[in-house]
Amino acid sequence: MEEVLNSISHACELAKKFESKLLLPNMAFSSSSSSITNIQPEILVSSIDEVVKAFISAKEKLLLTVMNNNLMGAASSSSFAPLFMHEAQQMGARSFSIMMQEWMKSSTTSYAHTMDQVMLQMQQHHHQHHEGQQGLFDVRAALSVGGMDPQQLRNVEGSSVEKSMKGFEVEVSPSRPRKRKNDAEKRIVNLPAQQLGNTEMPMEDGFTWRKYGQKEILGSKYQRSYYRCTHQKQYGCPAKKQVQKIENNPNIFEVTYLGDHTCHMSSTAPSSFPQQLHQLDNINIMPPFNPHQGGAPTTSSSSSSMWMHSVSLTLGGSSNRDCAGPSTSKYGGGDYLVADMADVMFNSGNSSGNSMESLFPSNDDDNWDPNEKKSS
DNA sequence: CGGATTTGACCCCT
DNA sequence: AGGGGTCAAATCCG
Repeated sequence: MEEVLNSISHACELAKKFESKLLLPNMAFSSSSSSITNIQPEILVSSIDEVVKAFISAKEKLLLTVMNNNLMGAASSSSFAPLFMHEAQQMGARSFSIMMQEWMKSSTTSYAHTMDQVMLQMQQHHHQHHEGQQGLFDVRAALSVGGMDPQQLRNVEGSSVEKSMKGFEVEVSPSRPRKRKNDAEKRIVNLPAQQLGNTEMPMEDGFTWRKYGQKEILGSKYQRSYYRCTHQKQYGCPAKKQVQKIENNPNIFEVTYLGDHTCHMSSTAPSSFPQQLHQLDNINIMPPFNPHQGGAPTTSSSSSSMWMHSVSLTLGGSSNRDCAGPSTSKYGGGDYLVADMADVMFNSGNSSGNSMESLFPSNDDDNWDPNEKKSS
């Protein structure tokens, strides 16, 4: 963590230095005038570059630290996910893939859980925001975009990654919103079973649920379980879900979500990770670092600088909180900051086509632009 | 002891 | 009538 702080303050120092040179007459930028218009643009550019790089590096170290401290191992620790999603959104699929690789290389413990969290949230996002579209979530395509060999990936961590990947290759059923009596809209998602612990449950989705029923379903081998949001009582949150094993693949669950979570709207709602990151002036170095998991990563922060393409000073940017947060439930707390990354990673309506092509239309350049989405 | 789960009964809709 | 969804008392569990 100390290394992170040093990097941040180093970047700030550079920025200050830059500012002072801009403001002071007769300094490095121009020998004749203090007017900014007279400053040689190339010098300006390289100075800005220097500052930007310093911030990028600091941010990268910060994220790596969070990622390693906060996510590894602990099945309930999903508080990194929103931050990760935010970054993924800014990076684009290619950089996302590269980042995953860098992280896998640098990490000695299991990364499967991260994959699960991120992928799951993306899949959910797809359902929330692209209702009715059919799509296939192809993790392998996304990862191999950045040069990672999918076969290799499968073998690295053994079956858990493989399992979760298989789960995400399941086709997303096009949901047909049927108006029910309470007008709740249905979203159906196929999820793989949990890798750790209870495999009779689908993997966590970051929400906390309370089971309120279970039923035999006619013509189905498996029972259906009924869950409602844990905070239904406290905050009147109407979200529900139904979970049922799929007939021909008991490792996959069909999860039907009904109603949206409203518990995060309450001012007294359970809060968690990203709220501190709304604005720069709120930065108060991070909440949930896990002191039990060692210090900052000792890894190749310089070699991985390729994956941080953006310096976004508006960290966070959303105050979304879900019905997660501190909870006694066995579901981990977690935030759900959706990313438009899913847009890139879903190719609509074509389950057999080459998803690489739709991910990255063959351009010679890298095709990333951190601001592209925001400005459109 | 309080919150979560289990499970048979009950309700509602088709 | 019967299937699916929910209730709520009993039970479990940390």
